[in-house]
Amino acid sequence: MPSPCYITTPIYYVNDRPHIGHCYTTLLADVAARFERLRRGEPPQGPAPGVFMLTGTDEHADKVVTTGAAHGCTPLEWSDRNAAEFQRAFAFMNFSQDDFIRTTQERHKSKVLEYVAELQRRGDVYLGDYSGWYDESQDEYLTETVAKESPHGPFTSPVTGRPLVRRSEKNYFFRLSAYEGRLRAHIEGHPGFILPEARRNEVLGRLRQGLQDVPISRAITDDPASQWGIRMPSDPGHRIYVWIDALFNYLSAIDSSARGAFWPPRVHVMAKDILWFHAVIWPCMLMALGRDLPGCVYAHSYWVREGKKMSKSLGNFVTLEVLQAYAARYSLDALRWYLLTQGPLGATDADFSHAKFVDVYNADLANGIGNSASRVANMIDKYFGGVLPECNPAGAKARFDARHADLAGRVLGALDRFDLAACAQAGISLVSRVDEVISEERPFTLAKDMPANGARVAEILCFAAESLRIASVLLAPALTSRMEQVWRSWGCAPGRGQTLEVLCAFGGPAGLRPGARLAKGEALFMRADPAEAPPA
RNA sequence: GGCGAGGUAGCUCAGCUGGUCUAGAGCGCUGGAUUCAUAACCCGGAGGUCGUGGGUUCGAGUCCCACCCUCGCCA
Repeated sequence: MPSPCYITTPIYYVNDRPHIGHCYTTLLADVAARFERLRRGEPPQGPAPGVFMLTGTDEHADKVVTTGAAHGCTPLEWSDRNAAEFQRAFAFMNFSQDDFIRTTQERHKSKVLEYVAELQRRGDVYLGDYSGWYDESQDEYLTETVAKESPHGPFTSPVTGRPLVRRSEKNYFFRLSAYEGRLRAHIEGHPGFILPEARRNEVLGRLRQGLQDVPISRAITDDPASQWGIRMPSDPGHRIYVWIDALFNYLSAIDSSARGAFWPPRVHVMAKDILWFHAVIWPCMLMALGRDLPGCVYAHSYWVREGKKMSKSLGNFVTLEVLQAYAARYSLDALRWYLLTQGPLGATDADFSHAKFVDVYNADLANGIGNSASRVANMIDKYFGGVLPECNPAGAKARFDARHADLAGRVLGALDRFDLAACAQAGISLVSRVDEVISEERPFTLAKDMPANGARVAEILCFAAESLRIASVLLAPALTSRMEQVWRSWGCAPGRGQTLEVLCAFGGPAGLRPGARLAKGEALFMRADPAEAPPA
């Protein structure tokens, strides 16, 4: 039995409006979680005893206070409202998270106090002086690089162009530097710890320059915004820096007797901008706490839109509303498919382009699984009254094995590398094989003389139907609702306890049986017109 | 400025330690075949001096050097 599998997304900044970035990252975690449930023979939607998927919101930023106030809300009211937006967006995307954690929840705050106190007890926290470039117009410190490369000239505010000031303050620091050697050894000894490889190289490169201790608190002032957050244990004049607070969500959410066995995470999924926190600071904090490290920190790249970087100034974000418009026209499954298979899973950015969306939709879904399921069901209906005929099982299986021996093993191998696009592609390659065999063997021609050819036609169609059943299993983590539609029409929904290996065994325990009724059902994905304008 | 990744068919990309690469896939384009199917599917074809210039080698997208260009990371 595989060990418990814990998969996380970042917790999202609650002031943001949900957009393609949040949805993509969470989709990756969702698809991985669904494959992991399949691997264990657990229900795909969760909750499942062996798989736990977590997402949530990060709510202790100063700007939550100011933006909330601007809307006449307390910070908590504002957070409630926006966290609900994320939950609605994720429900719309049909994500299967087992929990949604918010950093303002008591269960989180109390745990964070324990963790920080533990770091202090172990001697990894001390009071020191922080100094950096401060943007008075924005009330925030900037990093050296950001300060130097401001569009308005070196050491000016990137927003207002006003000169930055050098400022210092007392902060509590975490002894990050003490863990540099152990961290480097861990990264070097575990090639899969930071993925993709390009990202791993970046971290190793930066690590060569050495690690400095990091502040984990901010001073509290008269400004109400500075009072928002979790107080430093034993020092009410400080609050825990929001980044540190946020990272602890991965632990606080499952640090209980009921959930504790899920630690450590199988994978933390995120976009590349927050890799450093997850690949360096977080593991070192875990080492300091004596906790096991996550198996993998996976940092995907960015979506761009129609070849252009998405930015506030261009106002060209792929918003939730855009995603909903695509789902309304092409189906949510189609949207999930496009994001999953064409997204920036690797180290390079990916383009959200309407033309490409339609291409991929037609190629994989309408002309692929949709058409293939339709032609196979139609022939079984026409030649066998909609009932799967008896046939020589070895003959049917031979056509399958020609390309797809050990399919489940290969898919699980791809899953272990977090190559989710390859996992999804496995189902499509089965569909191609079905189309190829039908064209080569021409059951529709043979069927003109059923007395002579009936046995062969039966064999071909048994091969085709059983292959498509297996394809439907492999495609289900992405195409959640349409594959369930196939299962209803064909009466072949995976049963509890049937693992991916069993489900992918041709003619195995989960296989279609002679006599099974295979209804034609509704078309899965209607062909799309490439000339049609993008949805609003 | 420091470190790193990459430049391969119209597009998106595979090509790990040099020789089945006289260079591949998918999409697009094109010819054919076919009619079970959602004008779908199947087969074939055209398209690349593998960023540029040198070099190492019996042999180089694949190694070395220089140059050009793009991109990423710098708490």
